[in-house]
Amino acid sequence: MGNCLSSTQSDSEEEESPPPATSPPPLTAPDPTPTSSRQPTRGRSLRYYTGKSRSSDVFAMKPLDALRSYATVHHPPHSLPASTLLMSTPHTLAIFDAYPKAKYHFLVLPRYPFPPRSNPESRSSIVKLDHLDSLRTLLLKTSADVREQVIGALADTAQEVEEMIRDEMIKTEGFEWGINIGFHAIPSMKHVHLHVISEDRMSDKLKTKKHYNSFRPDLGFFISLIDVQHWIEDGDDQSIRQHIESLDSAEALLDTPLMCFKCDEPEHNMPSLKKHLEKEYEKEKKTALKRIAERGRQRSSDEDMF
DNA sequence: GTTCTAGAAC
DNA sequence: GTTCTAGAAC
Repeated sequence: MGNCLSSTQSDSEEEESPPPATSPPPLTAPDPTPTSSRQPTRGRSLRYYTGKSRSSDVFAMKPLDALRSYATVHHPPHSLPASTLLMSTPHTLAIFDAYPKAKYHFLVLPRYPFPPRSNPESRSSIVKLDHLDSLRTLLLKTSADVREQVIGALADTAQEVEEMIRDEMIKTEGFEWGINIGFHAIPSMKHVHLHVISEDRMSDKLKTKKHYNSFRPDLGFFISLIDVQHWIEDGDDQSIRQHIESLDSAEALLDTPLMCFKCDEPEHNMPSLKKHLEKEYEKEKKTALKRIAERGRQRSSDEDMF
């Protein structure tokens, strides 16, 4: 499975070299994890190319297996195109969602082996591959220590991705808006993955009620990372099992009638919902830019006072 | 996960 | 008549 990925790798590729001194710094603040192999991304948009998807045309594979293929490559920056890979760490990958449901939409997944063989501290994976199938298997089949390590690694990378998105929002739009981080209750692709998605939900790829409802942060199908962290922090195996079992009934939530998750206004169909979301976004942008302008003035007068 | 398309909704 | 959705096929 992973072979088809490495076989596409060019023989002429060299080991990663640091960017030249004249090269601009990475997109975000200094990398907190020195082993991170995040690529220099300055000048590279976090937005998506218009047109066809990137990952599926590069690798001939079944879409449902794509994440696992990515998760098992030995050297992500060499094996995955920059249009697929946002960043990698020894424990995780962050990739562009091939069918983004918002202006910014990334997936964070644990690599396998976890930690990778290249880590001298640990020569073999502390978690079995099939225990990384889904959030369910991760929480139910691994020890408290292992699930905390995997969720913790996902959370660290998600936070980094969130910061990269925020930087890009400021750079391109002049303001920041909401970002949601969470799992789907019933995922359709194998290999546990965390969604990091901006709250605008403005995308050509957002087409159906199920698409929309699956990312509603208030519905119950989208399970926030914070909730899962609480489950594993204060829960014993029994209570975690109950949380996981409650996910089984989440499928019906996808049929919930369309309504704006920001203002609760019902919408008749997807085209009207999408227009409404655009209005919400424009309204938020206007308010935010106005507040930033005011705060700027206010802040300088505050500084005079103190 | 997506694409395609029949038939429901308007 | 056109727009839109939902389910089959992949």
